[in-house]
Amino acid sequence: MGFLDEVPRLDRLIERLESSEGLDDLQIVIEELRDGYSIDHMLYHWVNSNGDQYGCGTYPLDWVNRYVEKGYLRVDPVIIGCFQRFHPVDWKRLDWSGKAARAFMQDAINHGIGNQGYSIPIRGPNGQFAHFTLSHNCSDEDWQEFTTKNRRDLILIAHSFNQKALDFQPGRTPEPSQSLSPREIEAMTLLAIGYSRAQAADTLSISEHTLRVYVESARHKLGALNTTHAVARALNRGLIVI
Amino acid sequence: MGFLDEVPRLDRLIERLESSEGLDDLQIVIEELRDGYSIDHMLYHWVNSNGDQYGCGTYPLDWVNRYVEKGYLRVDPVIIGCFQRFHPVDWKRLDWSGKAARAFMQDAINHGIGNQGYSIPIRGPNGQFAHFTLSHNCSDEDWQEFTTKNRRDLILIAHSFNQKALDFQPGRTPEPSQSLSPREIEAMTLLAIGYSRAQAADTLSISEHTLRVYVESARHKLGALNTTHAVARALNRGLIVI
DNA sequence: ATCCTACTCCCCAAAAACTGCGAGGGGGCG
DNA sequence: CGCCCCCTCGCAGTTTTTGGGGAGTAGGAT
Repeated sequence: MGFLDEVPRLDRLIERLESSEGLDDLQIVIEELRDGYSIDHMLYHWVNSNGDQYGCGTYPLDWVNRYVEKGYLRVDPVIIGCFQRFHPVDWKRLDWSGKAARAFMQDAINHGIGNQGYSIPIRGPNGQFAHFTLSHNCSDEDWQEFTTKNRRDLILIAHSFNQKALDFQPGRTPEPSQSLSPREIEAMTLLAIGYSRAQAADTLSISEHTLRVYVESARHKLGALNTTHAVARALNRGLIVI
Repeated sequence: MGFLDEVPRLDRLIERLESSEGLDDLQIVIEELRDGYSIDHMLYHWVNSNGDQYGCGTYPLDWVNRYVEKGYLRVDPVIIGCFQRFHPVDWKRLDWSGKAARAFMQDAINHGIGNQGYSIPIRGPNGQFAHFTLSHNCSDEDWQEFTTKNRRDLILIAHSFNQKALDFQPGRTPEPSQSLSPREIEAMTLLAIGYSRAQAADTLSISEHTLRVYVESARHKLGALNTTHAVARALNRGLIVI
């Protein structure tokens, strides 16, 4: 039975997923999911804000190692594309125009990754990001049919999988950082959108000295080395939004 | 037939949702969804980065107006809670301890919002955020049963609804920006993690002058007013990750 | 083959940010 | 009531960043 005919029962898959009891178990689950859909590969890949990664899936081990060693995280169009997208995306719709991207794809195919792929971005607070990816070797038409048919189920599986993975790795959700006071938030937000200290102070109708106090205070709370760093951290932690 | 017995067919709901053809249509769809589940209220609520809001749902109009006027966005535990959470959440698990939060809840109930609620956070790139919320008036046990039974379907509906809402409001998704060169990315990343220009230049083993060229170049590409702004934009657009 | 982009280096003066200090009023919470 | 946090304002000297300029090499794209 080919991967186009196979339509596993969603509730059974989800039940199996939700009954998993640890990270090792998730590895088994994802292999079962892969087999259930009769495709080549399935992957859950978490990317931490600082570039740390956690993954589990059916990609060949040497490819995973190569990926990490080569720093492909910064090249991989799947990561880049998913990161700035809302919705699941077929790999064909990603940007493969760069030289590095094409070299990466060739390298991936050489390591047994399929020519087709479908990736579902998953997000959490503070820019936390993961993606759930399927890969296979087949024609464009077949892949189109497969993804169209299974899209909904896959979205649900992706989110359930992410939930489970998070449950088992509580450390990945950073402790909520010290929050900023309303004035500090306003000050940092204005700086983040390009205002100089003088402009920001003017906008808030306070003296520049006062504004500086806020920025300093925020900087200390955030453990930042300078204003730019503080703004970056505040953005990263979702304390301010621009 | 009560809301506990009613289990609408998911595929029909999604089909109806995906066949919608505009924002007005979505309003009708969400009313149909609400009726389909036989609950009091259903709401899709988008919160823009700058505090702008877009919503559609079955909340009473005077409550919606009051919500906007009173600036409840900054008080609403549903917003605050969903914003820092990964997964769907029952309103009972939110933090209602603050004085403002309790006053808000009382006000909401007075305006016909149910005592029970379930909210699904939805996220996009750049901290974009929405939530899909159900509300009803019933006992804790009944609500527990309802949410447990329909959780999966609701997650899928929430994401599909968000996708549709985005399709109809293309302005909400910012156009992808010009990408940065590798050196520019390195430079901006180092600045974003707190390095001074001198330190960053040293780290990259280039002169500070050269580093400045990168930063300037990145700033121009990003249309940023200064370095801090450029770093903020680069982070926001996912061009750099810290 | 040619053009364009990325990468590297240099100068200089003005503007802005950083560091660290001190000080008082208001509000919430135990 | 006292404590702590938030908001507001001030001074001053040092360091850093920020505006533009120009100029050469190398490699990829058309």
